[in-house]
Amino acid sequence: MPMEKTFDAAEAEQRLYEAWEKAGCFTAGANASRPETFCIMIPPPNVTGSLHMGHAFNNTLQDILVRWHRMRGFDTLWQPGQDHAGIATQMVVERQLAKEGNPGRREMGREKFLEKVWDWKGQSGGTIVNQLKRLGASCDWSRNAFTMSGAPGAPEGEDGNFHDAVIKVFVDMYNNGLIYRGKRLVNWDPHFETAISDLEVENIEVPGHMWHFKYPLAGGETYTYVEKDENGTVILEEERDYISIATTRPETMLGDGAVAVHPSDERYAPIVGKLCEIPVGPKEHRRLIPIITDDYPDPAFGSGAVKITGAHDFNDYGVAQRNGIPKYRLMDTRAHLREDGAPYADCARQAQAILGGAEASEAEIDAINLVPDHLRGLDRFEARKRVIDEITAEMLAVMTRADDPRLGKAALEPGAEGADALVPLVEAKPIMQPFGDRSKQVIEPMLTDQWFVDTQKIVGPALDAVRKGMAAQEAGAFDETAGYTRILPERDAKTYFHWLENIEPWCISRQLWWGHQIPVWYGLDLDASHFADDEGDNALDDVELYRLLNEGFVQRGARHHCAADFETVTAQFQDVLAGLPAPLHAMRVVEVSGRTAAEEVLAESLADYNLSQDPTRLVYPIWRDPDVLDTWFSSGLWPIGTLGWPETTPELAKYFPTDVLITGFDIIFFWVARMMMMQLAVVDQIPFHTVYVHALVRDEKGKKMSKSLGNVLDPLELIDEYGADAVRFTLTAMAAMGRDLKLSTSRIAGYRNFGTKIWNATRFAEMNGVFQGYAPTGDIPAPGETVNKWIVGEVARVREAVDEALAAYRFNDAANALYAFVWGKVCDWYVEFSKPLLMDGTEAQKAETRATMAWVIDQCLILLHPIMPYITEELWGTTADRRKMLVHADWPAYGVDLIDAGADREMNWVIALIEEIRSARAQMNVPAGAKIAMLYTELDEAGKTAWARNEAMIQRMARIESLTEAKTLPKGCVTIAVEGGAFALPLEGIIDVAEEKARLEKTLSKLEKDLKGLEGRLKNPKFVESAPEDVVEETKDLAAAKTEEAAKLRVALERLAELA
RNA sequence: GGGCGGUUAGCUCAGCGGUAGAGCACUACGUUGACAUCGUAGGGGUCACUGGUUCGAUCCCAGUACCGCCCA
Repeated sequence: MPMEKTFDAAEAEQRLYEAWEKAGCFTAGANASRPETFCIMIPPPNVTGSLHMGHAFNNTLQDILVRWHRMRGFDTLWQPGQDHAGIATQMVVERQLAKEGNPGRREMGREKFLEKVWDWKGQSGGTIVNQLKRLGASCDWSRNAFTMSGAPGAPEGEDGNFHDAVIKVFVDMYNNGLIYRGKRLVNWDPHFETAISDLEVENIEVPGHMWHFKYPLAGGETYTYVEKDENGTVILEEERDYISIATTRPETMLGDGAVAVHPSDERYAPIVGKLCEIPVGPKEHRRLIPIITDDYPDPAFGSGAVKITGAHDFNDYGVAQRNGIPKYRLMDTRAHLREDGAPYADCARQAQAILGGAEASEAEIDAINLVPDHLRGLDRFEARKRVIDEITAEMLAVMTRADDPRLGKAALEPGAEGADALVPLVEAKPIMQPFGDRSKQVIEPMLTDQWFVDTQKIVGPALDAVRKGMAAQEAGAFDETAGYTRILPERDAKTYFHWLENIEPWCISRQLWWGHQIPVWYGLDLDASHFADDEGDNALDDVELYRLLNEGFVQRGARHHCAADFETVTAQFQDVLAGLPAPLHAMRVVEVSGRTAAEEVLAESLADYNLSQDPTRLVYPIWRDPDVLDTWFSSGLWPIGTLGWPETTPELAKYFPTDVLITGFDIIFFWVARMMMMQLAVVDQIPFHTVYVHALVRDEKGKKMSKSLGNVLDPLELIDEYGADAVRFTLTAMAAMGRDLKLSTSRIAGYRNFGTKIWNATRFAEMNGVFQGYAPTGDIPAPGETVNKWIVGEVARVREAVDEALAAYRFNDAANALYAFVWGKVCDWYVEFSKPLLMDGTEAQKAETRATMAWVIDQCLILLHPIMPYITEELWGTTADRRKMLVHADWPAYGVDLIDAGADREMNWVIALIEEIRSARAQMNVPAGAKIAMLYTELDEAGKTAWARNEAMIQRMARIESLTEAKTLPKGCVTIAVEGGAFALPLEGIIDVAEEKARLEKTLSKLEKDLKGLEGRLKNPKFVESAPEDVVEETKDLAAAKTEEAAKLRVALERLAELA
């Protein structure tokens, strides 16, 4: 039964993938035949996610490397898995609960909610896996990992020890002083009420406003404000009793701690060190703040003076830190203005006292609520309006003419009616605003207590490893086993260095429920060092107990201990308790839900003791930190965690450190750098020796694909339409290192056609008996026919090119080399050349050609398989009974020694001759079907041999009837000049003399132009002296060949002239 | 404002010291016993600009212009 005309991808893909999986083709170590291992860790997609173009690209490249190594016999593991995507997953589940009319997360409670999340994970966690399978990804799915596996509450089937690994690392790092708790500014998402990472913040330029306000100097003081232009000429001089401030966020004025100017700014020199008044809030409690100097303010921007709100702006935070300015928090977790704490009057007084030099702890400052009573509880944007209105009403806004262009759309036409009226200066200008990428809310920088990794302490080895790796790479001496890491392309190593050299502490706590809960427990502070029992008997009476409770436990903060489980942490608390006076030294540690509960339980316990005097009933309540760890903290452990660490599994021993990480440039900071730091900190080894960083897949116009733009290409739809192979080949062919790829469907269609091409070449072979009784031996054919010798050499050439390209991660070079070979060499020439042999040859010729063609097609399938796995596997199965599937076929190792130089030269001559004849015919409008005679006036020995051996092919492909020698050419000939030969097509009657003349002249003029350049070089003695010898030789040969060809054309032109 | 990158055929992009390439698109011809998801032939480029290094520059260096991306 003849083959179909095209490959039915939709029908075959699933069948083939199932066959691979069923045969265990992808399991770790499958097809291994040598000791070397090759391991790639998949960048874990979100468990909530679905396949987008970036995944398709990323995983195609990984699959190519994996399949290539597996076929070469490496002990190969492609480790798949997903991460739990804390915020995204929690959001999806909450939305779903709301949609189904269920109670919300908080009503439901943590445990119940997490059950729902696990349920949901069970239902849809497999989506991305199935999508990766459709792409053809040859991961070892039996090892599929998940960053939450083994967490408390994980259902059956979600075991595994990733959770243990994460917790162990936290505890170890904590014990080594690498993790600490602190109050720092973080990105706060008011919708999800959690800290989020920089990665989850999108800075978007939006139309915004900049308000200009006057901060009056304390006590009505005045100074002379002088403004000069760049030449030093005074352009403004006036007495002022205020300093002018510009802000895009007026509501944060309430928390200002200072006004800063640049030390070099002469305009404000007279008032530096003085106090000014924040122009908002009740008049009687206006807060005064100092005017300070700092390098941060840009004298050229706005007024040059910057208000400093340390608790709500990242730059201000730095200024406040440097200058000891208190950082007053204004908002609650929903970004509403605070309602807690003492009345405003008290708080303002406290703040003023601090300004006057009063000591205050971080916690005490945080307790101060500087929101005026009437603004408390307002949403931040509502509060902004109110603040603006109040300041404006008080005439403390900076004013300008109503036609000031800075007002933007609100400005009147210049000179229009009312243009000279004064209005508040509110500049309309684009501002960069941070948005939560999930919540789409404006992110609020917020001063909160969080857990941090002290990255400064672990960054060194991560920097060193890549510095060494890049140095080796540059020196061309890269060694995969040397324990260093290179980043390709080099540019991305710069990004890595830049980020790590300026690294900030890493905030790893998230105020979420879905994630690894931080293994830290808190207890009320029992430090009794300041406490003296009245009798000095080291035992407490009731009065002392009460005092200790009231003054100590409750007033003071909490203490915490870190351990992997409650038992261990209990022991740690008990060690501390043991130092307390009796009866407290033997309190039983119990777990409660939080601090409030702890205070209650402790009070109850003491009250109970009061009555019972039974010390065994005394309990000491502790509560666990409710926060979870940043998802990146767990995915930072991906390389060791997926291999079973902290257990010493055989996989860990075998595959770690892994080999290559393939990932997008957008997560170099967030993931690559962190994996480097974490692996080095935890197991003191690099996680991989090579990081290949690829760019973004954009739409065909170069726009980033986004749902809101509607320009998203869905890889699954593309696979449906064109087949996975076409999508994969397209992505591969466009994967030039470090460049974005702009994807268009016409390109994919083009590569789908490529698949059809190889399909039909195979179909031709099959129809001509090439595979009849074909029993592949793996032996390289040693044919006698020139054309067969030639194609064997071409196969060897492309094999080297492909291996070289893949070894250098030049995926596009590999794809393009294969495309050019399969289509341009095999289909365009070899198949055509083979026709006379297969159809009219001797039995020996037929047999030899069949054997060669079978081998050639096998090689095409093998070499193409890593890029186009499906169609190649299908053809492999169609054409013969094989010992192994193609996915496990042996990758060839033959080299260019298979090239027969003579055959190569001869076939290139034949091809050139055919092309010349075809070109001449087409230009002379000879009907394509017409068979014509050909003459030659000269033909060297090589040419004669070549003609003799390939006559049938040339005649067939160039539609030539005969070849005869001619001493003189008849009138009306078309001339064809090739190396060592001058041919002519006698076309009297058909030929247009003028056209032939034009054709020859055009060719000749191009030749002459080339010759001029070549000869110019050769005549230059410095060229001959300084250029490499082979370049000079090459130039000479080329010049000679061109001279010869030009001579032939001139003869032809003379002949034409006689004719005319 | 700082950093990184780009500017090569109509489009999308390779190349990178020594004859300017590919795919797609375009034009003409073609049912040649694998393929019209095809074949054959063809048109199309002062390799952004200005200097420099070199025997030789699209390629290396410096500057200019424009366009991206990241970070402020």
